[in-house]
Amino acid sequence: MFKIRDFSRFTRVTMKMLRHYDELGLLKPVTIDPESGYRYYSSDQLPRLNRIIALKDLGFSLEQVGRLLDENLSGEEIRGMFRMRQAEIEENLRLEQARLSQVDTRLRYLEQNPQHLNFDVVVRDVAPVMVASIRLNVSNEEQQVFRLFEELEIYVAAHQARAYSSPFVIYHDEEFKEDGADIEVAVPIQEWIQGNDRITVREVLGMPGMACLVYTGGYDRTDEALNALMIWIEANGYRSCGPLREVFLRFNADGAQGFYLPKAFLTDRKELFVSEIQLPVEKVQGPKPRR
Amino acid sequence: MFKIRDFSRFTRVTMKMLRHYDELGLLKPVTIDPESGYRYYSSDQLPRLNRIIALKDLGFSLEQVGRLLDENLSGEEIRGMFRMRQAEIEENLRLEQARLSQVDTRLRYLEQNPQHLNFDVVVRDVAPVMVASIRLNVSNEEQQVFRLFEELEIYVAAHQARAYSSPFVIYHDEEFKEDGADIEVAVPIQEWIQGNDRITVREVLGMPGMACLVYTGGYDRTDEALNALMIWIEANGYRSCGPLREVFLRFNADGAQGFYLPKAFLTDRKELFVSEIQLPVEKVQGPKPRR
DNA sequence: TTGCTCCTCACGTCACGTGAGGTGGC
DNA sequence: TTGCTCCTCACGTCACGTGAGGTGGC
Repeated sequence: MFKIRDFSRFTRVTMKMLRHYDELGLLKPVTIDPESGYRYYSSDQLPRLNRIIALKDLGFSLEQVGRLLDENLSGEEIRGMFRMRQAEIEENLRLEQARLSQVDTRLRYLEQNPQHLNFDVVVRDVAPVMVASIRLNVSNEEQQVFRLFEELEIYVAAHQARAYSSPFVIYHDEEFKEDGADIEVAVPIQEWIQGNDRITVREVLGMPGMACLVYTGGYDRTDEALNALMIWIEANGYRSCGPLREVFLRFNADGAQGFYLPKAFLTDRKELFVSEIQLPVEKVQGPKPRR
Repeated sequence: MFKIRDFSRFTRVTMKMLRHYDELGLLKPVTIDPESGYRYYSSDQLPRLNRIIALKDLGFSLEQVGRLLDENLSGEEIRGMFRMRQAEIEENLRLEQARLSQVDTRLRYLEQNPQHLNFDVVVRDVAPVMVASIRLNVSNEEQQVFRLFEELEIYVAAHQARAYSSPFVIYHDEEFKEDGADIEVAVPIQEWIQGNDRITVREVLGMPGMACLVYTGGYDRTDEALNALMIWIEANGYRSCGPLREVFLRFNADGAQGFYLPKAFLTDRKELFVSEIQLPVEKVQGPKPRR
């Protein structure tokens, strides 16, 4: 049996961690001296400790680790989880890389003088439109939005109801939340059709006075467009009064306005994409704020 | 000017984060209504907020972000930091990947029955030896140990003092610490030579009764060897009484016992490496603990 | 006996999230 | 006026790290 210091030294786990795992019930010492409270560990506990460290390293919380240990999984099952988890982690790494190169964009374009962004903002009325839509909370926006559009286009095509105008997204959140956005993905239709448990058919209200801004490029350019829109709103004495929409005007790799979204939507030549953000605005009452 | 909710919505930064950055002094609203305490933000603040988010996304703490903003770096400088940071992150990802594949090893070998590990432990006396050594705290063990060995071998070779026995590492830590190990990297020499401000020349004491265990493979096998050693110690009624040593018996890619470490030490054919861990032990007094 | 090892609180970390409870704004 | 927006505490999160202050072990 080992006192905590040696057990720590040989397993490369800090003493504090061992005490913490004891406290959580993850790894109880085989013996605790009732007089002194000293913890004694045995080499019999190495497999369990190794499992704990391995699962923790895979990114599970200690609570999850505890549950996994309780389920008494076979080594094969754990290694299956390991492989799943590894795939997840690799996916995250790819996203991370993408996010990082966005950081570069952000610095290059937004940092010094956003005035150079050459966006034209116009205020115009937007007509009401009948749509088939799905509204839900999404976390990984771009990917999920793509799948939802696909689902809607297939459904609408099956009913031969597609209207000849662009699909769009409504951002219903009134503020930004880290853990996912309340999004409605909408495809215009010509006439009323039956919805189902996922798909709602409804009329999206028209809006008098939407500030509209067309921009080119992929999803990562949306932030820039939004910044430009903010500058315009402030400079012209408006304020927002409703949810933001993002209209996908051109999104096929070949530059045609397609109604079915190929994979190319996500991967190929995003610089050809054309989108428009639309924000309901109203004039600020009273004197325009001084600058 | 924007109230906090709209500013949050358009910048994709939560309201709580904006309040937090205000509190830290990272991003003060341009105006705070003295009556209501309402925060008002301007689009003039977008460049600063974009910088904050970009730097945060690069992995800097908010305190560091604050300092970086105060230094009023040019966009070019920040992008230079960005590239450095990206290289760092990529390095971390590689380490992460390596660690992950170790997890698989850990599960495969250590999890169910460590008894199958076919290590032979012998207790023997280890003679004293004169060495040139460097002792310091290292965090990234494998990499740093390699460089230290290289430095020592070059120094010793310049003095033509190399003894014909294997280099080794002494782990002086009595417990494990996350943030770096107190390590002494030692190269045996034939006779006393002058040290310098980094390199100490000293005699490493001999040890009566060291439990020794030879194993093959790279650094990632050390944990396995240590586990096997723990099992042996417990089963045979010993206990440790001194710092652990790790002796590098064979570490060149060609299988020769070289005194200069090529890059191959780190990358090539680690399965050919042979090492020995040595731990001073003593018999436990009194009755052997029952199992 | 002395110092050494181990113990148990208790608080700190970091960047916010999550209510509670309250007031100004339109 | 009513509800709505925003406010300020204050505590929680997660996996420990870091002392403070104290006792058993050899």
